[in-house]
Amino acid sequence: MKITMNRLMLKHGRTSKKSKDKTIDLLPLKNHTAYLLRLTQMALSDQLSLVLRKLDIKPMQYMVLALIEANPKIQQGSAAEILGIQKTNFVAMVTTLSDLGLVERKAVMNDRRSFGLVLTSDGHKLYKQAHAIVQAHEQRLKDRLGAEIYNSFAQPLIRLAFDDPKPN
Amino acid sequence: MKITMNRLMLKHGRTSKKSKDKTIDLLPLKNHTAYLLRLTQMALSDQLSLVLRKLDIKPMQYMVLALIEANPKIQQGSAAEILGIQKTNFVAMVTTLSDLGLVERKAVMNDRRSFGLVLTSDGHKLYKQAHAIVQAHEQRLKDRLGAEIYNSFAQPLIRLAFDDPKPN
DNA sequence: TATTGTTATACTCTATAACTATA
DNA sequence: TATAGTTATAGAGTATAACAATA
Repeated sequence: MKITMNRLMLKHGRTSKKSKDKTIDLLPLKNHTAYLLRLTQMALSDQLSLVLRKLDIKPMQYMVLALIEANPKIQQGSAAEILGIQKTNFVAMVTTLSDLGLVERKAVMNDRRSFGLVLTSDGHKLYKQAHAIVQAHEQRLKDRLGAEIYNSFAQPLIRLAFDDPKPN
Repeated sequence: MKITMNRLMLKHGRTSKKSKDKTIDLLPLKNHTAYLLRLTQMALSDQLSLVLRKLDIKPMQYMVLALIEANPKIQQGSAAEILGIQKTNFVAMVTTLSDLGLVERKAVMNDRRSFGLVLTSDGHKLYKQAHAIVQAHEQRLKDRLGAEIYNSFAQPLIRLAFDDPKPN
């Protein structure tokens, strides 16, 4: 996104009885996790795009490299699933990374339909550089929030992302 | 998204020395806030879409209604900015809601370029219904996470969404 | 000159159906 | 029959430039 939230007067708390300013009441939105997640995700992904642009890769491409690095020969479909991309849309992504010489589709034993994804040596090199950048970015987040809050922050995200919700 | 994370064997912790299972190591991704935010946002927005489908509105449309409800006569551009949508893409959105008879563009004093957005009576009615649904959904999140975690969860999101990051 | 809303347009991301080759 | 990967395609969502009306 390319939106600057700077010039707006935002009212982050309850309306004070006396205030007659023309600030904007965000409370009804801030009570909605979906809204907060949206804005936060947009902000962080923009920041990541920015720092990764030095290496000419996008945040999502970095995620692919990171996943393959930790799981050599991972199946393409599994990788897509974990990254929250449909396998059908993941094909082009892998092909691009393959064309860039970063990822390789390796044949695998006992199943000639599928293959395992691995990093090339260039892929490893680029991943290391990218990882350093992303880690530094992550550290800045930690500094902004404070270690304690930062640490307690990941837990609910993981729960919400991976645990199935109870049906209504 | 339409991705089921069910059949995958995911390894959420550190690799145990002995384990030779074929589960997938998520650690490198789970250490990245951007990845967690992505998956969480996708999951919650899917759930919201589902419950709001009864009323034939999308999560983003609900957000628009909620913002206008709390800020009658809000400027179109400000609303777009707060919602994380560019003003140019917000035009069609407001027009749709206007065509549905939920939102109205009201002329405003002293500036004939802009106008204020308000809810129609139908808009108010629909908002109330939607709000009840969304609140119930929010309550389910709270139940899943526990009140304490839920409450401490919003704070860092707000910081990350609204505070400007320090430049690198 | 700057700002508000707008149009047109291109680009990226995501969703759906149908195919192939293997199992 | 079912699964892994693929293709083609349509539909959202997002980004950029340029414009008219007004400040």
